[in-house]
Amino acid sequence: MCASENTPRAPGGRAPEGYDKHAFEPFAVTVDLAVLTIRAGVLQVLLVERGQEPYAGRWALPGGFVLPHESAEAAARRELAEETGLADLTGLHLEQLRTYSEPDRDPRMRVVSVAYTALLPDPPEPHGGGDAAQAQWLRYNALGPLAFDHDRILADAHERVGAKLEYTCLATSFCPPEFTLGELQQVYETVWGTALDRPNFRRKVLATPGFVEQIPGAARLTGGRGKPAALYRAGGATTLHPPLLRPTSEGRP
Amino acid sequence: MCASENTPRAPGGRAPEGYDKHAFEPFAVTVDLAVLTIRAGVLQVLLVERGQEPYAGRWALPGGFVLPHESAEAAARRELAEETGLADLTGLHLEQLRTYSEPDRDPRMRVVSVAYTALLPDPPEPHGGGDAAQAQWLRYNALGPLAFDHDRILADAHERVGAKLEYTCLATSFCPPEFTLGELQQVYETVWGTALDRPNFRRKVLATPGFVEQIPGAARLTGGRGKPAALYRAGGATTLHPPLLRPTSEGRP
DNA sequence: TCAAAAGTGTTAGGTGTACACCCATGT
DNA sequence: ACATGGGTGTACACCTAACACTTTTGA
Repeated sequence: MCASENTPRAPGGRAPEGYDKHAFEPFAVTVDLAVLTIRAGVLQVLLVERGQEPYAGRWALPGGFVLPHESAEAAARRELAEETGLADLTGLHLEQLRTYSEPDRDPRMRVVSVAYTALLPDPPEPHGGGDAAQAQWLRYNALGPLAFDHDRILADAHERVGAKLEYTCLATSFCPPEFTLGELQQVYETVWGTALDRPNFRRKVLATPGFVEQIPGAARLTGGRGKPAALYRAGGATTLHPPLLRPTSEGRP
Repeated sequence: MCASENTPRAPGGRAPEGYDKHAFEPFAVTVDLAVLTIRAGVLQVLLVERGQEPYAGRWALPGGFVLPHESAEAAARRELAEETGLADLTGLHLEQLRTYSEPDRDPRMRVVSVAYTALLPDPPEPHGGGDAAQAQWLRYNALGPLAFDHDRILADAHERVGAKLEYTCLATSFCPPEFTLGELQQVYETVWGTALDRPNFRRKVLATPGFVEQIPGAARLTGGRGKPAALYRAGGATTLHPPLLRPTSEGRP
C-alpha cells in the first residue's frame, strides 16, 4: 500500500505522524541488474568485481541506488548505461524481475533491491564509463559464488528468461537488428541448454505472424561454408501462440 | 545491487560514506495486497475504504509498511492476517507480483511498494482485526477507480493470475480443501471470463498427474438438482504439462 | 416424467516430432 | 568431390475441440 492511515505502523509501532520522513529507520532502495547476452554461442553475464568488504574480490551484479526522483526502472536504465558505457540503449530489453528484501541480505544496512533483467544483442565491449568499476562479461556457467544473494537473483533471471522464450518473442532481443534463423535458434539452444530440430524450429517461427520478417534479397554466410542464410528482422509481435515449448518439458514439478 | 562501493551515488551525488543511514532522503517501503477470491461464481477483491486525503473515500488495496526486521513477504503475510482477521493462513497462496516505484505514486512522500497477490479459498468474512480499518470484499467488476495506482496493480494481478492458471495448478488455491471439478472449472471461467467445455476440461484435469486426486466415495450435490459430483483434493503437482490454454488465446498481442 | 448437473464416448482436424532429403557455398 | 550449414517434404503420433449421449438426482 501507499503510506496510508490504515495500519500505519512505522517501526516501533507508532504511526508516522505527519509523515516525518526521518522518524524511522530508512530503507535503502537499490536496483540489481542481471544483464545477459550471447557471444559465440555462450551465455554471458555482465559482472563487476567487488573491491571492498563484504565479499571483497567476489563478482557481483552491477547496480546502484535509486535516486529520490527516479523510478526503479529509470535507475536500472541509468546504471546500465553507466556500467556498459553504451549511450543508446535502443534494442534493449529491460524487464523487472522481482524484489529481494530479506533483512540480512546486506550485512551493513537494510537494503531492498529491485532486480531487473536486461538482454543485449551482440557484445558491446563493457568499457567502464568513467568512475564506475570495470564491468566484464563472464560465462554464465563457470561462475564462482557471487556476492550477496546475487547467485539467486541470477538464477531467477535465467529461469525467467528461459520461460519467456517459450511464449514470447523475447529471443530477438538477444539478436542484432539483422539475424539468421540459425542465430535465433542458437539463442534458444543456449538459454535452454538443449538442441532443437532445425526444420521444426524454422517452421514454428515462420508460422507465428509478426515474430520475424524476412529482409528481401539479403543473405549472409555464417560458418564460412554452407548455403548463405536469409536475413530477418524482429517483427511486431510480442507473444507466441501457440508457445514454443522446450523439449522434455515434462516432469519439471 | 546491495549497497556497494560501485557507483555509490547517494542522493546528491555523494557517496554514502560509512553508510550513514540518515544521510539521504529515506524511502518508505510498503506492501500492497491484491487479495482475490471467488464467491458464488464472482471474482471478488479485498479492499479498504480510505478515510483521509489523499483519495479520501476511495477504495484501496490493503497493505502497510515493511518493518525494519522483516522481509516484504513477511510483511505481506502479517498485513493479510491483520486485515482479514484470519489466524491460520494455511492453504493460502501468496506470491510476489512486482514492485511499483514511480516517484509520484504517493503525493505525500516517496513510497516504494512491493505488491503481492493472494488467493483465498471460499470467503472468510473480513472481520476487521482490531485497529485496522474494515476490509470488505467487492466484486472485481463494478469497481470505481481505486486510490493511488491500485487500479494498475489490481489489473496486473488479474492478468498474472489468469496467465498462471494456464500452466500451473494455481486454480486449486481458490478452492476449499474438498471441491468438485465443476467448482474448479468455475474458477477458470470466472477468472478468464469465458466458458469452457466441461467434458474436455474434466479430461484435461484428470489427465494431468498430481493436479487433483479423488476422495474415494465422497460426493456432494451442487445445484440442489442433478447428479452428485465426486469430490477432489489438490494434488502435489504445481505445473501443468501441457498447459490448459484459454480459448481464443489467439490474437492477444 | 422432466429438468439439471455430472460424467462418458466419439470423431475430425490440427499440432508437434522425427527424420529423410535437396540446395548453395567454400575448400 | 565433399563437408558444411540452410532449407523443404512427409508420415505418424498425439492433442484438442466439438458435440452426442448416458447417469443420477430433486421437483
